[in-house]
Amino acid sequence: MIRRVLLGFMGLHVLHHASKGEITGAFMMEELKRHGYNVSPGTIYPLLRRMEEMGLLESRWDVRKGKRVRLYRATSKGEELLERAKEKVRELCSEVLGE
Amino acid sequence: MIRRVLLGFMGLHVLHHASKGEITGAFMMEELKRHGYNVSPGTIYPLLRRMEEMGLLESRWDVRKGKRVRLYRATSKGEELLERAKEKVRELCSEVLGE
DNA sequence: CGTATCATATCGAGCACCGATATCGACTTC
DNA sequence: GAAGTCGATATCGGTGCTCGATATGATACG
Repeated sequence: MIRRVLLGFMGLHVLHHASKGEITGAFMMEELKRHGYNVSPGTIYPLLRRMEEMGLLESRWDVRKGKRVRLYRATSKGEELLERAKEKVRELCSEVLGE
Repeated sequence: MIRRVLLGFMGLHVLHHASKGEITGAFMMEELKRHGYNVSPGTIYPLLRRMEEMGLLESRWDVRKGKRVRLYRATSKGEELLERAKEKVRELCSEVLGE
């Protein structure tokens, strides 16, 4: 039940970080674990690729600490979506939290 | 993408309203439409029953405006979950919105 | 080389969502 | 009181997402 909330937020979380700098799949898994959730690789990697296909992210290969990593960054389309989504989140939050 | 956020919130939204008074499936569909989303009956009704099975909601039959309706109300377990979920939402929101 | 390591990718199973359709009960009309 | 209408609720097959285990692939090290 609570988990579904997180899964819903996941894409926004990705966009948020990807709009501030380049991110990797492993980083996002770490980041989500910080919030107390285990998101499996089978969830995060397909998500990133879907988001790239949607034109929300763009990626390039790099090597870091001897490992080949794919770095994702938000596209302008992704940032626009993030803004619209934030608006929606504020609305939903104020409904459930505020009042 | 944005839709998934709403779907994640849906359960909380239900709990929120169901903790303030009795709700029906039709009411929740209306309520979600207010936020600009169409959630189909095939989504909301199974959700309500799952939540009842989980012990988050309890229901009774009634008749309103000549129609037989099932009225749901949050259980104490449901309200506890709502509180914990709100905490989580605040955390996720401040991460994505604030900063 | 050969191997260890770790990020990324894939796979089968299970479950949630969709929207179209069915069911079901209460009111209305005759 | 039987038939018809209306709207809320329930169900169903198809599709897509998530899981976690496993595979792939590139790099560094000995």
